[in-house]
Amino acid sequence: MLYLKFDYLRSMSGRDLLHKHFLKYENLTLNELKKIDEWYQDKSVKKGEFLLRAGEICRFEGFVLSGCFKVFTINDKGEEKILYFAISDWWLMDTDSFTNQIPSELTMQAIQDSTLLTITTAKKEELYKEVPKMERVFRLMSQKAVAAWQRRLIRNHTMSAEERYSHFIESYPEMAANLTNKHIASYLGITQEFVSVIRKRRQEKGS
Amino acid sequence: MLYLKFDYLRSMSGRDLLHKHFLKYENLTLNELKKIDEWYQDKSVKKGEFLLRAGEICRFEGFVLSGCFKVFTINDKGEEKILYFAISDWWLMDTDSFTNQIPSELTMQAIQDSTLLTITTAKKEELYKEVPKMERVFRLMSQKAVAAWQRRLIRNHTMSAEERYSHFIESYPEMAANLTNKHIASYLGITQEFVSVIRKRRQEKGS
DNA sequence: GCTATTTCTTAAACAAGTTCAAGAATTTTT
DNA sequence: AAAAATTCTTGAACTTGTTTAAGAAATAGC
Repeated sequence: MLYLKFDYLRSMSGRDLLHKHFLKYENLTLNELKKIDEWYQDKSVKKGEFLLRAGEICRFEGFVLSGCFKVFTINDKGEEKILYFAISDWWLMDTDSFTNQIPSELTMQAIQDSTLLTITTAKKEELYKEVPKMERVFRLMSQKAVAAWQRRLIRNHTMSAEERYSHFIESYPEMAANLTNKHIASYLGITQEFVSVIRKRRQEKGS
Repeated sequence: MLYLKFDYLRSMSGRDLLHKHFLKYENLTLNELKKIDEWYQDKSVKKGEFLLRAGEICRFEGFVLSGCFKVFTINDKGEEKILYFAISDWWLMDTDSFTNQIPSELTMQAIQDSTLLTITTAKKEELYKEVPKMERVFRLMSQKAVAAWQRRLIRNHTMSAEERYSHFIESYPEMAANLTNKHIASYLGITQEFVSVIRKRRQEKGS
């Protein structure tokens, strides 16, 4: 009984997070939010589990509630290049693969025990039909994402590795806190060894 | 009279290009397309003219019909970093500044005499209201753009400057044909001098 | 059509970041 | 709690791309 109540509460707070997220973009009625809830499904995954592997077709879109995922590409040598990390309140999706049902170039893996809400391609289409406002919500979300990717590219072209490292851990402290240097290196597009050098330099400066 | 007819034809083909562009994303009726046309305005600019300067609020969205634009940031030393080029059938927009009416970080300048269709922020909102399908059109467009920016970032992290140069001129030959080395260098995030070195290397290989 | 300006090329010295290697520290597995 | 695996650090040699400079080629302005 206690377990049930606890589980219920935890589940609710996940939905609340999703509602709050959507309400940033558009005024949705309680009724619409309730309808939206029905399309999303709870899921929990263990550290190390894959949500999607390159080559598969992405049949879901995920909204992270807790934990952390890495989204990356793998080259011929088996090396990972991390595109982004997804923690609470972030989306996990390969838009291209999900929207057009084509094989994904991306791999998604939990790097901590995690929980998320998911929706399938088919249900997402139904959602747009049932709650047309969601077209607008996701349009605004995507447009914001475009701007963010553009800024990241500019940072890559204008900042040194050390500046990018500092920018990352200052902009996303809670994300950085749980990541290994190897992960951060891969995300920044530099080597693990050079991250070590950067960290040492920063320590010397700081003291 | 001849002039008028010619101008009329040129104008029509611009609208046709816009229609074709939208129809890639959603089935729009002739009626809807006709309505859409009314919101867009023709504009032509001379080489060197600015459509937007960093710090200004972006009050328009542009669809390029002919010519070429560069979209870039300027750092404290006055150096340009080109984010992208826009030729025929490409969009010119600072989504963040346009959607949220905040000062832009980007500058947009014609690098050839160009023509385009433009729409203001207010009219764009009316357009969404009058033709709700356009929410979907721009959602799909933005999602596609996100995937493209992600791929560009990955290329920057995985390819050498020479590979990126080759990829660019092979992927966008008509764009590259009219660009200076300086422009391409800025777009790729390398120096003009190194582009010269790359070109020489490629010539030697090729012969 | 000539001048001024910008762009392009080349080379040498330099800086930023990589690679390779090996030992220390941490985390994971059993 | 020990063993195994992964991650982190450090340093030396190396590669990729930058900076500076100066002359050649191409463009733009008048």
